[in-house]
This record gives sequence, structure tokens and C-alpha cells, in this order.
Amino acid sequence: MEDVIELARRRGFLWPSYEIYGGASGFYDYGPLGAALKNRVEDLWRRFFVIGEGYMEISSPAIGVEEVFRASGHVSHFVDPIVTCEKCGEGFRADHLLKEKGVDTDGMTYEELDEELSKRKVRCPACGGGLSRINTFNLMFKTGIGAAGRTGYLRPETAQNIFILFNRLYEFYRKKLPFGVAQLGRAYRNEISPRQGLLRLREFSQAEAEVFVDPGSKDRHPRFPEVSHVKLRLLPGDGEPRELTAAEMVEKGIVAHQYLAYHMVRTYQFLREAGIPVERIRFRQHRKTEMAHYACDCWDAEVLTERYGWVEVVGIADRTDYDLRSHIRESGVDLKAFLRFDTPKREKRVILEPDMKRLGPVYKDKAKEVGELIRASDPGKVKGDGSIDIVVEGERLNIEKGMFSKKTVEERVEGEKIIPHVIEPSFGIDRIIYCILESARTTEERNGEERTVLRLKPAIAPYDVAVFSLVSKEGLDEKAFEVFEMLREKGFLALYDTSGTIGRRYARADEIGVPYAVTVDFQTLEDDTVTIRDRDTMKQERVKIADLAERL
RNA sequence: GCGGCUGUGGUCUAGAGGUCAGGACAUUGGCCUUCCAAGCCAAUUGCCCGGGUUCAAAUCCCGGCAGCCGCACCA
Repeated sequence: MEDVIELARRRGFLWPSYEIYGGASGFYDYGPLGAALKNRVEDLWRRFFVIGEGYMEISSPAIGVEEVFRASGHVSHFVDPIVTCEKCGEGFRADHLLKEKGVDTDGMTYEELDEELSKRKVRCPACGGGLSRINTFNLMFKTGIGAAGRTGYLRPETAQNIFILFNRLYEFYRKKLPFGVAQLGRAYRNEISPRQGLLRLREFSQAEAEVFVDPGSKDRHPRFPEVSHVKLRLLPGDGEPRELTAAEMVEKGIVAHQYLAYHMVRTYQFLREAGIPVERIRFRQHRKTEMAHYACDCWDAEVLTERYGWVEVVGIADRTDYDLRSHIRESGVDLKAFLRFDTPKREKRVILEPDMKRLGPVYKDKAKEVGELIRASDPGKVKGDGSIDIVVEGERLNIEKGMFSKKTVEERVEGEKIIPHVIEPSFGIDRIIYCILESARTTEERNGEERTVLRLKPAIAPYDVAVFSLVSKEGLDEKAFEVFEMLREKGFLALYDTSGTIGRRYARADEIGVPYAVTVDFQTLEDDTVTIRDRDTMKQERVKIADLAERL
């Protein structure tokens, strides 16, 4: 049986990159048909999430400045600690060497790992030589920006660009939660050892949406009723597989809330529309230990492939406020949303009001600070004699009664500032394309010959239609070319082919998934009709050329 | 990154130190052809890369790269 990757290579979907220089693993080129297919899949994604959900799309640089990934945790978490043997040059994972010695390395810093290695006199397992100190191997591609060499990294996920733009986006959406933002783009991970063709690339395409929600409303997705009856196959973290409706999975507490369940259903529908058989789709919950450092609940959409078994194609995570909180800490910029209460709260509070007229002469240039400290003090701290202690520049001061007064004020609180939580569906486009190709490809015996058909859904097929002439004579080729031109003008991506026999041309078109073939024959010359042949059924139907565009 | 196996036109393959590296399918052109890879004629295209051994290397040796399988890794 011919491999689908082989077909993809032969017919111009996918080629290993840099072949003439010996190749480079982890990189693939999309050939003409592959790029067309990828565009169609991305368009389908846009139809679902950009148009369907209103998650407007942005497009950001692939190179990020160092601070971004310090904040996100990728600089520190996205690394392997490597030690190399000073004698034979072999490299080892420091934590693995220690685990072999029975040391629990979880949560250890690299300094601690280093100490532990030298304390236990760990030597090279291969030759017994001495080991270097720990070098970190970060899975991000590092680069320098400009002549001064400010450190930059190729982004390992597209998501960070969206978090960073939070204030701009929040403003764009006129300061209302929830809102979603999408990005389709490339991401980069310097995998130590990429394998499995398209499934683990060093440069890959992601389609991600970041949905910012009020953490208090995660269980009320406005469109949840539309999806609540849809059943999904689940594999929860506790391992018990089951099939539940979206409503049930939330009610039973298996999926954390409606926002996650809603996006799981939409993901399921997207994969179905992309042509992946529904019986090969399941959702698997991450166990606590495999959860990314930022997530609190995460479900992967997995597709059963013939070649690789279950393959993760989409991750749907509740990233909580982790990312925004991290960027607030790193940048010092407030990335918060203002949640207005339904009715403003009125609060009566007792406060201490400094009497600046009397503080001034006594405390001179410190008076302003003293006044602020009094105002900030808890009224309960006022002593029996009516004085209060405050600390100014490390010095304890007793402020006498009369320098300030107790006052009751009524405050109107309109709302509060919160850090929104982020629900993130993240699609691996390349993996999805592999799954589409694999499940679309069918072979059957026909007159002793193997017939290969790529049963791509018409919405994602690289070509919309092929135009043929029955035979190359009496002007049929020319007539077919006219039909081809007409279809092109109407916006169809069409294929025109007159070489070989008609059967061969059908077969070639089937193999690359062209859904319909239009054939010009002798009857066309008489009454301006052509036949439309359906790829999957091979049935033909005769229609007027004038009606052709409509019928397709 | 470690270990095992592998690398011949676009694809599949023959080749086991010694003529111009052979075939099939595909592709292109021509002839033929009234609906599903028909036939005939012709043409294009190849030993993964780099070293070494030898009078002579697709073939033997070493290294690299790539692929497959297992281990590790996959936030």
C-alpha cells in the first residue's frame, strides 16, 4: 500500500525542505497543491472562528524580544539542563543522571542540580570523565536583533503576541468582556529530535484564538445552548472513556466550564467539516503532571491515524490569568479589565483625615508623607489616647490626637479591576493537514488496477474543478479551453488537461482530490452541454454550459 | 541525543569490485482514441553527500545528511 506521504510528495503537496543540500529534518515545504490545501483549511478555520465567533484576526512578528519569553516562562521552563563530558564530549540530561541515582529533582533549580551533581561526584556514564557545569538547552531559537544584538527569540507559540496587545485589543473591543482574538501564523521550536514527518516540525503553523473572559462568567457562554446537545467522545484524566453531551460534561464537572465545552464542540465541528471522520475524533484531558505551566484545565482533540495512532491536533486550554499576570509583573504595565457592577456598591467607611494645617509646621518637608501615611492607616490602630503610630523612613513616629480626625465617608464603587482569564483553542494546522490527507485517501481495485482517490471535501480541495475534452479532435480541446477560461473568470480554481486518454485524466484528477470533472464531448458541439462527473461516485450529469457555474 | 535497519531516474525496483547501471510505471511529444490509468513510436530523467581502500567502487571502509523502528524528549 502506498503511503499517503509518498502520494503527497509525488503529486506536489509536501516536500522535505532543503533537499538539494541534503535536507534538514523538522522542516517541510508545502508544494503547489499542499499550499492550496493549507490555504483552504485556514480559510475554513477563519470561517469558524473569525467570522463565526467574531474573534478578529491579528498578525504579529515571529521574532519576540527576550522580555516576552521571560514573562511567559519559556526562557526558564522551556529548557533541558544538559551537562557534557569533558573527556568524550557526550551530552546528558542533568536531571536524568540524578534520577538514576535516586534523587528527586522535581522543582530543583539548576544551581541545586549542579551542587547535587558535584556532591555526589557524578561522572560520565559513557567514559567516566568529568562533567561540565550545566548548560541549558532551550527549545527556542535564539537570535540577535540589530547590530547591538538585543536578544530575540522566534516565538514558540503565537499566543504571546495577543497577550501583550491586551490593552490595545481591550480598547478595540470597547472595553467589554468577553472578547476573542485570533492569529494564524508560524511558530518555532528547536526540537532535539523531530520525527514523524509533519507531526513534529521545527517550524509549524498554528491557528490560535485567545478568548478573554470574566473568570466569574466562565460557566455562562452566551451561545452554549447552540451546542449543549452535541455529543463528544471524552477520555477524562481519570481514564474512564465516555460519550457525553456538552451539557452533561459541564454538569458532571468533567469539563471545568461552559467556555471550554463550547470550544470543544466548535473544534469537533471544524474537524468534521475539514473531512476528518467523526469516529476518529476524541477529546483527551491532560493529567495534572502533563499540563503546561500556565494551564488549569486542558483538553486535546485527538485524531486516530493509521500510521501514528492517536495524534494531538488541537489543544483547548484554560490558561487562567497566568499570562496576563506574568506580563503585568514583567512589564509593570497594568493589563486588566474593568468590571462594572450591575448596581454600584455604596460603602460607608471610616477613614483618617490628616489635618495638614497642623501637620505642616511640625513635620515641615516630611508633612506630605506623614499625611499620606495617616490616611492609609487603619482607623482601628488609633490608640486609647487618640494618637497613632506611623513609620516614616524606618523611624517610628507618634502622631498626636488633633493632628487628624476620624471621618465617615460614603464611597460609590462602580466596579472592580480584574485580570481576565484566557480560554485558548490552539490548532496545529500541519498536523490537521496530515490527518485530512490520511483519512481522505482511499484505494480500490478497478479492472485489476489500483485506483487512488483523495476524497477531500470540496471546500478544502486544492482545485475546484477539472476541465477535459473527451478526445483531442474536431476542436474539442479548444471548446474545453473556452469552458476552462469561463470557469476561471467566475473565480473557480480550475485545472485544464488534454494529455493522455480521458480515463487517465480522471484518474490523475481523482488522485489529487479534484471533486468535479467537466468533460466536453461531441454533443457539446451540438447543444452546448457538458457532463459533470462526481469524483466519489463517478456518476455523470449533463448540464448546459450556461448553468455550469451555478451547478458547481 | 543513543541503538538497530535503510538510502539506485518522479515512483517502485534489478544490481553482491570489472563493458554504455537494466526494467516497470509515471512524465513529455507524436500517432491512434466517442467516457474512466488501452495500444504503438520516440524522448527526458538516477547510484544521498564527502573522504578513503583499489588498476577499477552503486557495490568494501569511515564520516556526514536524511528516512524508518525502539529508547529518551515533546513545556
